[in-house]
Amino acid sequence: MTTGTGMANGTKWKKEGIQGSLGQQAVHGPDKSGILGVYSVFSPENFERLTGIMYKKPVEAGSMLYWEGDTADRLYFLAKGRVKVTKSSDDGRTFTLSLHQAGDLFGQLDPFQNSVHACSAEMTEDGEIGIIQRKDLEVLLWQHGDLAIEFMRWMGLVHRITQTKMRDLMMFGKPGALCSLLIRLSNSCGVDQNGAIRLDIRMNNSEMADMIGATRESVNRMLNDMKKDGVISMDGGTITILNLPYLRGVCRCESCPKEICRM
Amino acid sequence: MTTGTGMANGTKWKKEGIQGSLGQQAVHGPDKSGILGVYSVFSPENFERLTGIMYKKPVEAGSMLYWEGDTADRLYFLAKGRVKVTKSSDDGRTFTLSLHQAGDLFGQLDPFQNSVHACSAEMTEDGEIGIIQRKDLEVLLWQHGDLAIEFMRWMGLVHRITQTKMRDLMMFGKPGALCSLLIRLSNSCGVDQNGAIRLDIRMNNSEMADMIGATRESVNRMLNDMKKDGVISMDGGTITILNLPYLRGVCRCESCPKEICRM
DNA sequence: TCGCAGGTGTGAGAATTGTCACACGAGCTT
DNA sequence: AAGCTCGTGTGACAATTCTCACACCTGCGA
Repeated sequence: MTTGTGMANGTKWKKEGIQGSLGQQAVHGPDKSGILGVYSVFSPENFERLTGIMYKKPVEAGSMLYWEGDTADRLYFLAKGRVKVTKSSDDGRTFTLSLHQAGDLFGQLDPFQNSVHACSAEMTEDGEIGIIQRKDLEVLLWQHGDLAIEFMRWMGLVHRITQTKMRDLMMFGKPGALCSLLIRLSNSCGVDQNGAIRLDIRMNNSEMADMIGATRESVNRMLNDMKKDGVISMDGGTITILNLPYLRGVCRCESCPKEICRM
Repeated sequence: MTTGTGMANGTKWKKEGIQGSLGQQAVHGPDKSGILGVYSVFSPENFERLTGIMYKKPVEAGSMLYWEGDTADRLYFLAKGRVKVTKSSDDGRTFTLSLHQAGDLFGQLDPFQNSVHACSAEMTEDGEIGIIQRKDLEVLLWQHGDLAIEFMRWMGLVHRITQTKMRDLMMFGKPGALCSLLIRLSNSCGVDQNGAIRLDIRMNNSEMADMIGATRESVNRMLNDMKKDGVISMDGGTITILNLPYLRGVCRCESCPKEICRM
């Protein structure tokens, strides 16, 4: 539907996003705005360089950017829309590794010549992506030392997101994993609702289950328990967090930066 | 003991390691040797550049390279010895994120100015490390585009190791996690023993438990089951893998490259 | 040679989480 | 209105995994 030039939802990108980070140069501001992703790492100049080698493309909800087994020779910049990166096992179960949204850069880069993707990436909302060819990126990194450094920082950030996620998923049971998920979602797409935080994303119990390696039923029970205790509330598919400290307690939140604690 | 110039165990480093990868230039050879780590990613020239900015230092077993909360402004190259990277929770449990050995580069790099370590790193054997200051590294990356590219590849590799580990730990129960651990250990420090693979590392049940987020007792029972079934054998603290395909089956091994499937 | 520390081995029971089965309601189509 | 799909809600039970308790071994130092 709104694939082409429509900017109903992702307007922030071209305008506020880039200009918003003009003042802070390459490093995060403590609580700059809701915009994370690329803007918190790359300087405007280097982000311009990256956009310079992108092939832009509108993509519809439901289409796959890549499948497990496809050759991995590109990165993806998500200008608008949302993407789910999943790994599936032979017995039909799937595990959701990450959720990306406007402003995120993702993909797989490893040192192997004929590398193939270990995961699949699916658009979950209509949007627009920029494709960066690995070769083009390498030329750019070669030419611009400062970009190379920022790129390294970005990769470090991405790795740390994965590591902290692993901690949260492994160490405090399924309730801990679910609370971590809610906190991360609140950092990724939370909207302040006079004190409470409404998660600006729709997902059903199964989808949440796939993100924490649990079953739909378990997620359902845990969510209902938290509803009963006034920790969260739900109306029509979206969750609102009423008691963030409680969630933090369950997964022993260590108050890491928002750029790290996200999906 | 053998900290200084002694090379009893890590001799491969200076000589064979570097020269061994001379022919293949920056990319892995399918089954070159037991040497993974840095040599499978960096060209000899760039590895030389990295060693050029290292501060070498002998380190004794048991000493900590860094603690959670220390400022993270360095990388570590492990010339000799072994290192365990752990995350601990307030209730005293610890989770082992990775095990490093001679030839590995590790540490934490993220985009934040005053970044602190999320984990601790402990030497588990006497050895020697090279410390790389973040600033020095950035200068080097700035100057040498080809190094920057290889460095990016290295970071991509490290991230993928973490991601595949997460899959293995989450998707196939504790038995799957344990079998994955054994396979990874076999790739990291396995020695061929006419058909079987002896793991050239000593670790007790508790240590293995911390690597897969299980209890000592569970690990003990699982190992004994596998001993009974002839999948592994144990003598005096070291494990020998007799039936690798069985292990692969339990954790649905997808036969990813050895450089990825490691601790 | 005694006691102790550190590690392994194992049983019993509890807690956690998954599995299966089915009910219910909303929205949609025919 | 009937039938369908999709998602939620929930009970009963099973499987997995943890917890606690204790026995036993080995090596080591007093």
